[in-house]
Amino acid sequence: MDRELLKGSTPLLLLSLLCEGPMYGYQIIETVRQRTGGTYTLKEGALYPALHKLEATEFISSYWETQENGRERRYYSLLPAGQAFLTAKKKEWNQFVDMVQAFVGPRA
Amino acid sequence: MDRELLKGSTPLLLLSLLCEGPMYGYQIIETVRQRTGGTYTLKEGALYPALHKLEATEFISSYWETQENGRERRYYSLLPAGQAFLTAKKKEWNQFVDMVQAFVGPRA
DNA sequence: TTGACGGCCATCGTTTAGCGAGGCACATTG
DNA sequence: CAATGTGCCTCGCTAAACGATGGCCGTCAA
Repeated sequence: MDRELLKGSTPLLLLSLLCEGPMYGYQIIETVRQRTGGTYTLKEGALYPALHKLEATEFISSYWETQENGRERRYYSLLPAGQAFLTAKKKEWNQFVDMVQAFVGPRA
Repeated sequence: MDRELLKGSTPLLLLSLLCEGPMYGYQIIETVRQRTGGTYTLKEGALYPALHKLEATEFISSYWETQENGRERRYYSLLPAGQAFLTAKKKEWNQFVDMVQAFVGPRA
């Protein structure tokens, strides 16, 4: 998968995932990897900065949770503003796809 | 339209357009602007470098053509290698869309 | 005749996302 | 004890698109 194509889709992906419930970083990476059958492996260097940025803009929030074995995990959850932003992003995504499709032509 | 989303889609767009026949830079910009109803204005700073790169990799070729009024235009046309590349790019594009769609959910 | 406008090419510096590599810490397993 | 896996993170680099800018030339109105 071309890296350049992915650019800009990360926030949409993250917001969409968190819409299903709170998740922590490592879990997000694994989930994406598994759901795409290994096609797409979200990189840590892309994930964490994106997550922090989303948190800084108040679209998501985070909290630490201690597991039974004593280890910590940082969970992220969607905030109402993030929910709204996701809706807008989805719309934008659909427009974008339609736009490109108009030039590329319908799917084979 | 979010600029980040566009990243990486430019070569696909250009190749798709040139697949319909030779075009020159300014014409490409106008065509995109008109077909998208003004939603997307391809910028010169994105177009020309992209075109030159595509030419450097032998996916397209260019030739100057003189108009009746004596002015010159640089036309770009798709080469066989570019045709093949376009096919591959289209496939990749479809995979990408499917991937994102899988997380975002089906279209409203 | 001069000046504004539009067609047409192009480059340059900046921004920004993602990448790859690296680092740190702790748990489990062999 | 060592290796592997879980889990967080940052940093320097690459590369695409942006915005600004510049130049050239034709046309048409003032």
